[in-house]
Amino acid sequence: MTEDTVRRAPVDLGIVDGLAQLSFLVQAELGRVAADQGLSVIQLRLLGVLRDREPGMQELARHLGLDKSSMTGLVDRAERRGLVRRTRAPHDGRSVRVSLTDEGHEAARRLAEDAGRRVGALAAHLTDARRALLSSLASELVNGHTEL
Amino acid sequence: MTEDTVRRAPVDLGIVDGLAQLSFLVQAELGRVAADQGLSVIQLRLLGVLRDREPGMQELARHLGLDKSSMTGLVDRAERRGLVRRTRAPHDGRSVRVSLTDEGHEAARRLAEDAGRRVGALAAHLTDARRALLSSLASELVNGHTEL
DNA sequence: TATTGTTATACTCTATAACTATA
DNA sequence: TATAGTTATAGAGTATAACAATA
Repeated sequence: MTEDTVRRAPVDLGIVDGLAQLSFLVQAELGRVAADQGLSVIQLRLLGVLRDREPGMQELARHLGLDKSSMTGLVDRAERRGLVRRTRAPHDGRSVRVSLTDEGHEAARRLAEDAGRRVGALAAHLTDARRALLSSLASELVNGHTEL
Repeated sequence: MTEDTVRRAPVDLGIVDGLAQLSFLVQAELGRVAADQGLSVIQLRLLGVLRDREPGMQELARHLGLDKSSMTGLVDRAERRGLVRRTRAPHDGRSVRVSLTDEGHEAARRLAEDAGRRVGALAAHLTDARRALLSSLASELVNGHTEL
């Protein structure tokens, strides 16, 4: 009832609420990073994926967990902004490959830099040891559930 | 042959990529939990907030990081689904209070249960000690950046 | 027939600006 | 004037179903 005025030791939310609320916190920060460049989180993610790949639409959709028809619109809008281009795949007349333009690379670089600063700030008050631990635990979860 | 012989050493993504990718992983799981009930992540979050509160629209918008006009639509759609109701606040003719219906409470319970199962599964292969550590670290970040 | 991608359609989510009603 | 909320509008994001082109 008057919880706001009482300074408590940090409450452990439990693993599920902790992960859920942390994910909302990080997503909000990524949303601000993207919004600073006039982009959405999914566009930020798209540019991030394309930094070191040149996938087809289907592969991209699988990677982002979207339907292929959603990819069409996503890539359309990124293309309209001059960030990505479609090129025809050499030996298959059906498929295209999506790649970053120069402008797209520059945007991706800025986004990564800003994300580094702003997401990094979320963990800034941790000790180095605990931050390394969190990094290791996050990687462990991600690696355990990204079996391609 | 045992799994240990084929298991690679996990790659440490670094704190920023680790947190970002973990947030995408958790959000995807929450998306599946919500989709199982025909809902979106933001509706799941709305129901979660309303479980122990009866806030006004403005307060709700602040809590979810949305504009008040976005709240109108969000609550409209939840109301149309029979999950929440608007009631007039007693001493201020301008404001309303949003609360869960019985059906909304039941949906929120199911969502929490499913999220517990599915988000919990993400951390299932951690040792108890490391899971407790992750819970503590997640809580520390959330508590450090959720000044209510 | 199967695969790759697009189109048509409908809905959700979101913000900005203008508005109403109450304080 | 200020605050609480809605409406009008525009755009992004998403999925389903149907389609075209290529393999």
